[in-house]
Amino acid sequence: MSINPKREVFASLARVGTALSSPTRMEYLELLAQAERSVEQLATLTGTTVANCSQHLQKLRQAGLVVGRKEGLYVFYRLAGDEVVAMLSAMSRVGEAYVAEVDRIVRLYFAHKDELEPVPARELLERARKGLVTVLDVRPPHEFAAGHVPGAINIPVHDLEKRIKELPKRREVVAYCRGPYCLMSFEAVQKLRKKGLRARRLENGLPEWRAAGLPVDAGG
Amino acid sequence: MSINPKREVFASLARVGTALSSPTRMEYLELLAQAERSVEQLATLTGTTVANCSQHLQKLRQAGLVVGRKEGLYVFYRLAGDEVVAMLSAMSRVGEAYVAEVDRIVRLYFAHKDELEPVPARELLERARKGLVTVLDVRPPHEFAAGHVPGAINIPVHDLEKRIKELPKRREVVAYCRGPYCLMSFEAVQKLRKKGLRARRLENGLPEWRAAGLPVDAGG
DNA sequence: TTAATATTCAATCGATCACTTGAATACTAA
DNA sequence: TTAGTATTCAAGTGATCGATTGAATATTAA
Repeated sequence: MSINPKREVFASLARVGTALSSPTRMEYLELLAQAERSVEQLATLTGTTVANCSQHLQKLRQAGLVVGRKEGLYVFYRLAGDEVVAMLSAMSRVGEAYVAEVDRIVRLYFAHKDELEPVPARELLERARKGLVTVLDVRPPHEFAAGHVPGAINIPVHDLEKRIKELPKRREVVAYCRGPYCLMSFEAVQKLRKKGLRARRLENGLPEWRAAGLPVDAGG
Repeated sequence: MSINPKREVFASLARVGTALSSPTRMEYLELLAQAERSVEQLATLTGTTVANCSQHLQKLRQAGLVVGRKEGLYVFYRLAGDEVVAMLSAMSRVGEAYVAEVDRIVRLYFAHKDELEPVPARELLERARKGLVTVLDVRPPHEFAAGHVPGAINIPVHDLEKRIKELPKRREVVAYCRGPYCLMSFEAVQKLRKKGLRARRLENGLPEWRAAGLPVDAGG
């Protein structure tokens, strides 16, 4: 059949690469890493047409990165597994290390990344178990319900000001969101500090937390 | 300047994805992970024309995955860093887990992967330090010289039969090559066993060994 | 300076890609 | 069955990609 199995494997892996070669699809993957979504939901969230979204999803499916589940009229897509999150993280590390453009944007818009003293995942787990911090999930409720850090409180970042009383005043707050390129936890920390609370960011979002094998609760 | 930094980052990461969307470039990356190479060397090793090879290399360079070093008439390219190897490993894990085609090929041609009882890297490091195994690098001498497992013996797989006497008879041999999709160490183990030696494979190649932070010797 | 060599550039062609548009399919509820 | 909705399919367009070819550039040696 084949003379060179290595090249066959590379051909298949190149299809995975092709799936990762579109900014739109990267955004889909970030969203699907939070929770499963129907085609229309994804299209609405990203501002694309349904037909175009469907086509992108099929490319991702053919590459093995997402799987679909049909339920009645709807088809719900989700990431194939945590390995996909790990792969995206590895791509991010390459980008931040070697792509000048990525470094530039991160320095410009995520400058607070270091200033805000991000909390490593395992450190947060320990301190949360000891009751030393309040864990705050600032994503939309649907994504919170699909999986969140055990014990976390869900207040979407846009509701934060009016619902800030729900947070204990003295304990430090650690906020997290969708991932390293999601601005919601940055905004949240700024708002919390402005109100006089001690607040920091989790170093990454929930998908990376889950991919690291840390505990995740669902529902709520 | 920009309204959505996330999309800008994804746009840059998509360029990395584009660089990974060609089987030819995947092969270049595997070779450059072993040792730096000139354009012509790479072209010869992969059977492409020099002009085509040069164009591919520039795509890889624009994506930040490789860097070039000019020396006289030659330009030597190499991987930008170990993060690139980690990223390729993450892609391989996704492929093996979720792409049926990859799984099929691996089962078909690398079926011995489990039968040959691959040795984990850290286990090899320990056993080599205790002098319990002979470490055998079956790659071409140029790649061996650019970096190898400390204490390894270099016998290219094609010379193995006639140089087999160079190996201690009683000690188990652990062979390694370029990486998980390189057949050389599989061949080597088969040849060694046919000659009555105890032989196994290292689970991965030298690039993964180096990326894991394990010690590497050069020269020789 | 001249000749030789390694690499890159530029122009070209066929194939694929992203996106749009409009129709077809699959499923649900009345 | 019929109407309504979510998704997919199919065709078309402009853009990009991979590879080829031939010329241009940069460096070295005579």
